[in-house]
Amino acid sequence: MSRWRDLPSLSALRAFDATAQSGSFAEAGRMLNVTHAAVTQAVRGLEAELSVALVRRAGRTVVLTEAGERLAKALDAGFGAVEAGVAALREAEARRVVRVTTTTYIAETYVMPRLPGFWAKHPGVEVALSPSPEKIDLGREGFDMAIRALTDGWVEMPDEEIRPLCRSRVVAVCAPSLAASGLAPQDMPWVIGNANHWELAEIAGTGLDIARLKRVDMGSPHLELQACRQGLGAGTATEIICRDDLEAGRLVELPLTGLPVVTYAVVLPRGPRRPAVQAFAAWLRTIF
Amino acid sequence: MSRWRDLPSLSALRAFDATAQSGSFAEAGRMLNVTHAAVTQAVRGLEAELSVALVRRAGRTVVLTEAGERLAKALDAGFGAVEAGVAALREAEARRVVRVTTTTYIAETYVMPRLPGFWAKHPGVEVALSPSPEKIDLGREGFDMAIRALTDGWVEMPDEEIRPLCRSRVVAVCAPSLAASGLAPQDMPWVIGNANHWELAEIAGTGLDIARLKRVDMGSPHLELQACRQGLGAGTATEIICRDDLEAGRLVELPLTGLPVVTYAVVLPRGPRRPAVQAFAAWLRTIF
DNA sequence: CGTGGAACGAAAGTTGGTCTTACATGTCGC
DNA sequence: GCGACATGTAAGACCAACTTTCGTTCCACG
Repeated sequence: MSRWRDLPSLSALRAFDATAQSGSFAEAGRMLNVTHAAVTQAVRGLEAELSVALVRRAGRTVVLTEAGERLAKALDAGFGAVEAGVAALREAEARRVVRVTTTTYIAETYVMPRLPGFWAKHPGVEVALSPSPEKIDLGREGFDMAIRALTDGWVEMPDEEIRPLCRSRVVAVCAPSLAASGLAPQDMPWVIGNANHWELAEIAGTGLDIARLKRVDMGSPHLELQACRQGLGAGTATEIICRDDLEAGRLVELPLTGLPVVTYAVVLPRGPRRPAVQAFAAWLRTIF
Repeated sequence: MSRWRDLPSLSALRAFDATAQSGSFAEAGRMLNVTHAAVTQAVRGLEAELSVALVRRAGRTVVLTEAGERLAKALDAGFGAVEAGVAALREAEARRVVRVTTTTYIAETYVMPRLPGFWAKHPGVEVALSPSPEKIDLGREGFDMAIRALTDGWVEMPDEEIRPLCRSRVVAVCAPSLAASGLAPQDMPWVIGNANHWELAEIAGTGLDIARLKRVDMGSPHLELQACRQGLGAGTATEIICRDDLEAGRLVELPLTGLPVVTYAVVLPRGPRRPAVQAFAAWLRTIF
């Protein structure tokens, strides 16, 4: 109820502490980035408030009185603890990993391969990419950011900031060999996880009959694209993910319409952001 | 060289500490005698400076994050030490005795007998009267004040404040019986310490021949006056000291001229003053 | 001895951090 | 649904803290 009730001004205490440490008003001023006059005023005020002489001014030099000596000791310990606490916090925050959650395949197929480029610029910053269920409370779960593929019509939550990275069409692709086989898309095998309702919904939008589709479940997004390249079946992906494969002729696009366009975006919880988080988010923009 | 170099604003840390203790911005504001808005702003600023979320705002309540918890712990210890140090100092100062030095007889013969009156008003304040050599550095020796008899022409030192109490003539006195003996002052025995150059100088001012004086050395001022009363010899004193004796007829004044007039004064070191010192100095004015 | 450098002292002026004010929003208990 | 009580935000006010300026003292050095 009253810890602060009758405590002298903290800045005055700080000025005295600096004076005690340096043994000089001028030097204390330098430590605190203020003028000597500011320090003398503060110490004077402190002495007045406590009704005790804390320093003895002997000409050009300043020495602590016995009372000042005792107070200085207590302040040194106290402020030292405060300083240590803040320093420890800063230290811990600086070396904490950047935790990124993602609900799409973009991380594994696009971000991860480029991570070395980030580490080259920011050595020492640990980044943890972790796949997570779609809807997640970033702050609550301790994540620093999310990379999400937003379909049109998304709305920003009040406690989240969304920074769009790029827009990319969802395309259906398959190996050139499979395309050359003459099979219609409806008759091709499709590399799609059984549990992936989102991707199934995408394909349904093209008019294909999902129920009649022959599906191949690879278990992992990264393997899926690999499977497509090897001709095991057709699949969907965003253009940006398979751009290289398309250009290199490892994959070709199937002429399906009705596939959506998604916006890749980084989602950051509102509030203070660590430099490492800021850096990673900024770097993400550069690679898209 | 750099303890304070990169420390957040102390008032922000204080605001956060209060918030952590009370678990509420509003309550913290009450503790610090500020509005809740001031606290929220301070905590927000602190979070921004440290780039760390310290509290989680969940509707109407506020809970600390893990980082906040750790910082709060450190701050609690740190500020606690500061607070304890200040409190200890205040405590020690409050119960420290008031040390008064005096170079004259006034203390023993006038102040001491009236001390009970001071203690009646200010119980618990210890007062130490101590006789000391004439010139003394109050601050250096740890005295709170001096009671001195100043001869005219005194000048105030730069680091001392002089508060005149009263002016009093120096008078030569003796017992009525001695006065009735018919002896001239020059032929009377004089109760004067051999080492007391000041008093000897006083008498020399009256034209008496000190060298031819028959002197009685009692060793203590208090005994000297007593010796005069008992007729052992004549002596000098200020009027205020022997007023009662003169009125009661225990002493009579010798018709000597050329004796000085002194100003009793309390001398206080400049700078902060404890309440007890202030009180004693104020009380001194009331008894003169 | 005087001259320059470096420290403290005092007073007046200025500024920016801190606080208040005012209003909006959100949550809980009834 | 309403009142009580919490937090959020913005804009302006205020005052403590700081700078500036000038003076003084002390010491080192040629």
